[in-house]
Amino acid sequence: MVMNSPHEKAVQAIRYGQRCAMRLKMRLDHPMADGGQVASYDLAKSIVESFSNAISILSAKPTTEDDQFSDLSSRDSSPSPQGSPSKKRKIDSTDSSENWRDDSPDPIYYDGYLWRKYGQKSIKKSNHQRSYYRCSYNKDHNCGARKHEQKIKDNPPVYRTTYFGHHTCKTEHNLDAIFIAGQDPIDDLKSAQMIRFGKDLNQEEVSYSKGFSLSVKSEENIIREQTMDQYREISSNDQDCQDVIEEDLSSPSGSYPPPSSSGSESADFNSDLLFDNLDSWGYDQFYFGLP
DNA sequence: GGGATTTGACCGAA
DNA sequence: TTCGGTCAAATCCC
Repeated sequence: MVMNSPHEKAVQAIRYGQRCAMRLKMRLDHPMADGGQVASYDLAKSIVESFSNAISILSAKPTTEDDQFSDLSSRDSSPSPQGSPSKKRKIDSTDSSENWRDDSPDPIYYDGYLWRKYGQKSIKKSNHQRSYYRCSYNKDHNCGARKHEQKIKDNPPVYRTTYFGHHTCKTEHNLDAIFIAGQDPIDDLKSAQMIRFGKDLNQEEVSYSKGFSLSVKSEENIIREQTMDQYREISSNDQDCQDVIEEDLSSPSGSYPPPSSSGSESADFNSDLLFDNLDSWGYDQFYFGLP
């Protein structure tokens, strides 16, 4: 399957920027974690360039895909009624309630929402099990969002996450506002929690804020561990932001070596490798609509 | 102890 | 009858 549409490249650029941003955050949190091999300024530069690339790609050729992606809630079915759980099969490959799916080389640990796993099944036509998740605020906020995650390819590993329903929980709005503002979601949530405590002592609000903060903290730890793992991998494999930065500085033409030097996921850190060799990866990112 | 995950059972659609 | 989505008790983990 070919994966070279402008939208897909833009997504890859944004993800690359996100990883560099996480690394920069790690640098700020733990200045000695990576031995100071990459200057913070260069990391910030890579982040800016990644997002600029994404903006350029999307601005050059706007597509209806973006509308489909951004308007998640408009295409879904109604969430399952709270308090009337049904075990009937609701979803299959032709069900129009499927919002969108994302194929990724990694399981998606953090996508802006908090999920609780509620089941796992072996799928007849697949060698791998499928995991079922629902929004952590399914009960508290009558949120009908769900997702499935399943490994669909071994080599290279590809995980398919399929989303259903849409988030009606407050968490979504909180996170959206925070991310749009471009601020640290964790720090900001702490602030939001304090404001909420001082502003309104409604019991539900208090318990919700506390639980959300703790859950997000857990997510942050996951990301932190992932990033630390990436540091270790980066240190041994030579494919990371450092490569991009060094190549960028030494090669005005911006040409990079072929991906054959690394078959690992650390190639994610080289944006031009991403753009030039997305097809060879065979990752099908962001299907919109159904086959 | 409380929340999250695992896993076998149940159920309904195909 | 098979398959897969969900439930809920058991278990794990912090």
